[in-house]
Parts: sequence; structure tokens; C-alpha cells
Amino acid sequence: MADRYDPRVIEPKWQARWEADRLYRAPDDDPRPKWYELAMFPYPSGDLHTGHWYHYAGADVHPRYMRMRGYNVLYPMGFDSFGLPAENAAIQRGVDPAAWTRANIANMRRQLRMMGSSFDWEREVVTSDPDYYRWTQWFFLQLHKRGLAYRAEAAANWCPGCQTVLANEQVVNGRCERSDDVVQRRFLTQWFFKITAYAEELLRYEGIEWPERIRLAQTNWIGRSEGALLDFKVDVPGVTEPLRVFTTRPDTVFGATFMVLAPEHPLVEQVTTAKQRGPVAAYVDETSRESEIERMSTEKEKTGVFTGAYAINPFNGARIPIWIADYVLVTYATGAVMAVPAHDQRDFEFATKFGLRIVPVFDSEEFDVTKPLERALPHGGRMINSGSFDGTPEAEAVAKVIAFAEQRGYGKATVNYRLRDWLISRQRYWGAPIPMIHCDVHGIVAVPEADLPVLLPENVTFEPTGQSPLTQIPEWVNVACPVDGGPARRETDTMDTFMCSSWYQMRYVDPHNPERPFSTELARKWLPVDQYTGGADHAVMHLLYTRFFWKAARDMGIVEGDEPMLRLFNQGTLLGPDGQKMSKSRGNVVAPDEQVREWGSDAFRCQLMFVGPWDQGGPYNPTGMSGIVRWLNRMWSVATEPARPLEDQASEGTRDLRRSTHRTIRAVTSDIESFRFNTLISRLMEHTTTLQRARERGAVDRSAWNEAVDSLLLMAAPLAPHIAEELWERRGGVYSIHLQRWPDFEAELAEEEQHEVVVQVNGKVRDHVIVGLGATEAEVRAAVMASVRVQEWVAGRTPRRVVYVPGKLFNIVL
RNA sequence: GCCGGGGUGGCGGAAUGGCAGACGCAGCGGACUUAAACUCCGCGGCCGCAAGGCAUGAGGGUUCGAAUCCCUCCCCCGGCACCA
Repeated sequence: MADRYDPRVIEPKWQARWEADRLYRAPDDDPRPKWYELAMFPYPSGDLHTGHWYHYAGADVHPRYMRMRGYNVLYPMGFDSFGLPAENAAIQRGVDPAAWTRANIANMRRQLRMMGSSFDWEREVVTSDPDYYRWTQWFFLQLHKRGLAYRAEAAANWCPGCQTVLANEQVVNGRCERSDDVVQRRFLTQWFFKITAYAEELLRYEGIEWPERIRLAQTNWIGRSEGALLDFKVDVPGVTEPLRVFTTRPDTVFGATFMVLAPEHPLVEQVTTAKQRGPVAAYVDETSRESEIERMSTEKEKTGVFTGAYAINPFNGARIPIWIADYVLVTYATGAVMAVPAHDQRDFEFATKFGLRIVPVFDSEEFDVTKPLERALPHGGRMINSGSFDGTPEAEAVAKVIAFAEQRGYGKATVNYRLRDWLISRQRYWGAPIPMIHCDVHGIVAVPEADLPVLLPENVTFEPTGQSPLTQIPEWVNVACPVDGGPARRETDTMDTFMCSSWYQMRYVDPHNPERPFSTELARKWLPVDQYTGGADHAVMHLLYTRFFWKAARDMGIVEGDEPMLRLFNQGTLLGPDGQKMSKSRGNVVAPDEQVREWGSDAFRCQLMFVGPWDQGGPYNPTGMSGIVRWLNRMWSVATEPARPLEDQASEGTRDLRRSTHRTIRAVTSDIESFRFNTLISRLMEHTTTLQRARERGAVDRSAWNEAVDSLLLMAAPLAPHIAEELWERRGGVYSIHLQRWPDFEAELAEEEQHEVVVQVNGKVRDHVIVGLGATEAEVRAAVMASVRVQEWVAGRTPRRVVYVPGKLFNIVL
């Protein structure tokens, strides 16, 4: 029986047994309270890398704990399997994206099973399966029906490498998030989702416990700003349309000395004078060729061109020039600004460069505003140069100016958001087809729900044309119009893969339903997700989209509650042994399959969790593995070796062992609930050492020993499930350890029998005294004063005061 | 520039107002062994013979007491960034 710990034997054995017994299945009809734990599903790149292990090793701990806490735990897994890599493989190597994806999924499923994670595989979803994407298409139709999906010609982010458009969220520093190509701007007619309709609600995070950094990232991304829309008359014959600007500082309107339009602004064409037509056209052309990176560079000196036209400030009738400049973005607010150089640094730089007037409209304590300014003053004291408003303090100015403008009909208070609508069209093959049909007679017609799914055709050819392969398949494109059966054409764009992952947590509750995306009853039973885990890199993409989808689904009446995931935990990034990001080019990649072959899944999981706090990530050093392996062997040893005579019931050793057991349970329970897995393991190591020592001494009570060993195995089970199960069985425990109750601790047994009080003189540690549990301050004081070392330091002086922290510390201040 | 996270032994880290360095790696010494591996025991911040002093990125402050709270600054990582 006491053979050696060999993970290569026990791990496959238990994995097979658990699967045969459907141990981790979450039954729908179960009276226990539910717990829905979800780990972000992977893209099936083909190989489970160490980053995946780091995520899923940690993610598996808490659902296992909740199961032992008596919950009916739903912990599913699946694959986010649409997307570019499959198509790139097809283009580069001529493989079929579907076959490539299937093979990758098969391999990653094998690797995930090798971890021994407690997934309920019977609920697996694969987003590129027609059974799944049929309902992604269904969601598109529901959003369309509710006016949340629309088509618009808009400047799109075009990735020349991927030959497709990107959502704003997928553009990182002007480059494609995936291929790193410099993003260009292109005007295309695209499908959008009206996520901005939920902007205000998305800023509220009521009832959810999400990390502050994620909430802040979303809040910044949504970018709410309060201000006013103001209408300026355009002093050009024939132009009646006002020039509308958004400003957060309507109180500076008297200081507006010029206007700036984005080069793409529709008014540019109408207002430009004959004389300025040449330079304006040249500037517009120049900016249209700039990449996002060039245009967005903040280091760049301001550029711009005068249109020759003027606008009239409605507040004071001033006639001010209209310029165009690329620092004004057509996509934000109205695409036009009133420039107040005295109080806005960008406008100041522009005015300085082009010799435009600078008029301060707030006085300042820092500067003499009658002299030329050296920089813009964003804040001031009271209004000046502002007609009847002069003397108004800054705090009251905005409201007063808006009220004035509203009364006269040329302005109103408004809220503007930085968030843009979600561009979901992709000119790609490997995605869910957008279920719409273009008919010359009836326009854009939705595919009837009964006709879903719109199947993705197979055996397509890939040419680097910039056109989706779908456009090259006439028998797929040409279709009967759903209204009258006349000739029509399918939409050939497919959907952004973030749509697939925006609702997958809903499908897991009823993954095989052929009639509906999921039944309302099961949604009510399982949703929302109680605990979600995944990387923080999805802060403004997946995690924002899925909240939007949920709110839309709530408004459709198919889910209840306002938020899809109640608690979120972001694990950090695991780095290579050199502290650098793991990458093949750096040669610092740790291959999980090799680690498992050499050390076993349990050891690898524990080592990953032991390197540091899970939310911080950090360097992974395989040399540290020996410490974990030593610990697992020590655990094996105390749990399998027959104990020597263990009969002394009242011994100090017995009391120490009991105390260690109950203290460890208390600490580990707290650690597991707050995802502090590194300190959890260190506490289990300490408890194991205590057991070893107790065994060597021999004089401990049998029941205390059994309680200590059983607790150790139960607490190790969520982190090292195989060895815990094996040892549990060898000790005659009831199968399975993973269905046993989590141990409880008794507070009295966890307490020390004596306190060691730290003795300080003037805040410096000079001695320690041992006192009984119930010792009064007077007793402690007596013990302290009896100390020879204390007497030496006090040297006969009278303490000015003493500070006593009961049971902990006694400080004598001289 | 703005926002967030961080800076502690040779290394990963622990301690969130009360003994700085738990736990582990690496290292050193010892036991066992013919020897090695395994295992076990012990030692490991710096200066100092010692008493003691000094140490948590730097400097200042609050406090009987600060890695922890406050102020000023430096460095590293991540996000956002001409958003009117």
C-alpha cells in the first residue's frame, strides 16, 4: 500500500473514473442551491499554453470548493471557435477552416481533460457549430427588430493585413489588435449595434463586485461628459444650417475667437470660399491619407487651414473665422468646436501658430490677464469680457450661460459619450453569416427566423482579393426575397466573433435546446453567472459587450436582472522564467504538456498557484517545482504510512495537532474565498510539517491524527484533485472526496492556550513574555516588569505611559 | 499628460498600524550512505568580536509604534490619450 506517489498512474485513472461517473455534472433538477461559476472559454488555437493553464488551474479551485460547500455547481467549458486564425491557416496552408478548427478543439479538449478540471463537458458549446451560431443569428434578428442593429456608411478602421474592418475596441495604438498592422480609414457601409443606447446604464455597476480597474476602464471608455450644444450662425449666403458645436465649457463662449471643423465635416464643402478652395481641398486630401497613428499623435504640431468663411457668435454677435484642422475628430460629438484659446491648451497652440486672437473671459489669481498669456488657463475666478455675465463666479457660470442660451433657442444642455456604436460587420468567411437579404424591390429584409441558421457554405476557395470568399459563391449569394420570392442577394458580411462570446453563458444553461437559444425556466434557474474569471485584457471588449447583450436580452424579456456576471476576478499575466512575456521568439516558453509528463497535473497546478497572488501574475520558474513535489510527497507519506503508537489523548502534542488543524481550516477557508491560492498552499505545507513532527513524536491521539490528515486532504482537494482522491480512497474514505463536506473549524480549538506578548521599550522590541489566555493587564504588566532585560532598558526610570494591546504587545514609553 | 497596479533578502513572495522577511526556490553546514541521489536536521538581510545599530525605491510627516496612513519625488508594468 505504501508505494510511492506516481502521478502518471493515478491522474489518468481518476480522470477516467470521474468522467465515467459524471462526477461534475450539474443536474437541472437538483434541490441544492445553485452556483454558476464560469471561466472565459478559449479560442481553439490548437495548443493549450501555460497562460491557459494559469487561468484554468486557478479557475477550477473555487467551483470545487463550492461543490464541497453543498452547492449544485454549474462549471461549463466550450470553445470560441470563429475568427481569423482559422481563415489565415486556410489562406496560408490551404486547409479547410472547419476541419482545422475541429482538430484544434480535439487537441485542446484532450489537454484540458489532462488538467483534471471539474468541467461539466456535457454542456460544451462550440460557437462555430450551426446549432450554436443559429442562435447568434437569432440574437442579431432580435436586436434588429428592436432597432438596435442598423447599417451606416461610416469611416471604418480597415486592417490591410486582415483585409477587414475592426471595431474601435480592436484598434490598439492605431494598430490592429490581432495582426499589429497600421490601421487605415475607409468608408464602407457596415452593420452597427447601438450600444450607445445603453451608455448611461453601462456606467452603473450596481449589484456587481468587479475589480475597480475594470470598472474604471469601462467608465473611461464610455467617456461621459456633460456640456452644451451651441448653435452658431454661418455668415455665408445660402447656408441656413447652423454650425453646431458641443462644449463642456459653455461658460467660456465669449472667448470663442474662431471655429474649427473636422476636415470631413459636411459643412466644409458649403462654406469654403472660392479663394480658399485649393488649400482646403489639399488639406482634406492630406488628412484622409493619414493613418490613425499619425493623426492621433499628440506630439504633432497643430495644422489647419482657414476656410475663408465666418460664423456669428450668438452671445455677442462677434464675427469669427471658421478653420478646419485634424485635431477635431468627425466621429466625436458634432465634429466641430468653438475654439477658446485663452482657456483650452489645444486651441491656444492653434491660435498661437496661426496668429488668431486670444481673449480671456475669466480673471485669474496666477496671471495678469491683461498681458499676453503664455498658456491656456483652464480655470479662473470670475467672468470678464462677457457682457452681462461679468462677475459671475466660475462655479455658477456654466448653468447660467446654458439657461440663457436655452431661453433664446440657440443652445441646450446635453451629455455626450466617447463610446461609439459597435461595428460588427466583417468581410470575412469564418464567422456567423449576418442573416439579412438585399432585395432591389424591398430593400434590406431579415431572414425569417424559421429559416435559421443561414449556413456557412463549405469548400470555399480563398483569394487575397479583399473580398470575402462568400461573395464568390453565386449559389449561396443569390437567394429568393423572403417577401415575394423575387431575386435577391444575401448579406456577405459575417459577424464579429465578440458576438458569439457575448451570450455564451446563456447557452450553457440549456446547450442542446433545438427550439430556442435557451429555455426561460433554465435561465431563471441558473443565471446570472455568480463568479466569472478571465483576463483583464477584455475590459473594454468582451466584458462591455456581454453587459450590453445582457441588458438587451433583459429588455427582450428572456433573462432577468441587470447584470450578467455578479462577481469577476481577473488573473494576472504569467511571465516566463526571465520575467518577460512568454513568446517563442524569446525562447522562454514553458510547455504545459511537458510539465505534466514530468511532474503531473497536480504538481503543475499547485506550482502555478504558488508563484504569487493570482491577480498579479508574475514570472514562472520551473525550478521551484521541486518544493511542490516535495510537499506532495510529504502529504503522501503522512496519509499512507501506518502511524506509530498514537494513544496519548491529553498530550501537548495532541493539543498542538488539533490547534494546527483548526487554524489551518480557518485560514484556508478565508484564502480560498478570496482567491489567495499562494498563501493557501503555504498554510497546507505548514500543516503537513506539523503532521510529520507529530508522527515522529508519536504521542498523539488517534482521532486528532485522523482529523488532521482528513482535513489536509479535503483542503488540498480543490488544488490537487487527483492525489487528494487517491489518498482519500487509500484511507478508506467514501468516494468521492470531491463530494465531501468542506471541513469546519472550531474557534476555541484554533486558539492558543497562551499568548506570547511582545515587549517594547520606546517602540523597540526588547523581550517577550508568555502569559495565560485570561491574563489581566495588571498580570501582564507584572510579568513584563519582572523581565531582567526590561529592567536593564528601563534603568529605573518611570514610564511616561504604557500601551497595552491585549494578548499581543506591551510598550513602555519613557 | 490622465487613470490604475506595483517597488520588501541571491530569487518568487509573506506581513494592510503591533516581533519585517511566513511558505518555497537556490546556497551553505550536518546526519544517513562505501559514495551519490532521496530523506531528515540546522544556518541564511546588512554592519559589528559582542552589546547593539541600520534596513521594506528616495526624502519628509503623523503615531507610543509605519512596509502598511499622509505629503513631495523617482523608477517599473498595464490601460487611455488632440474626446472639445
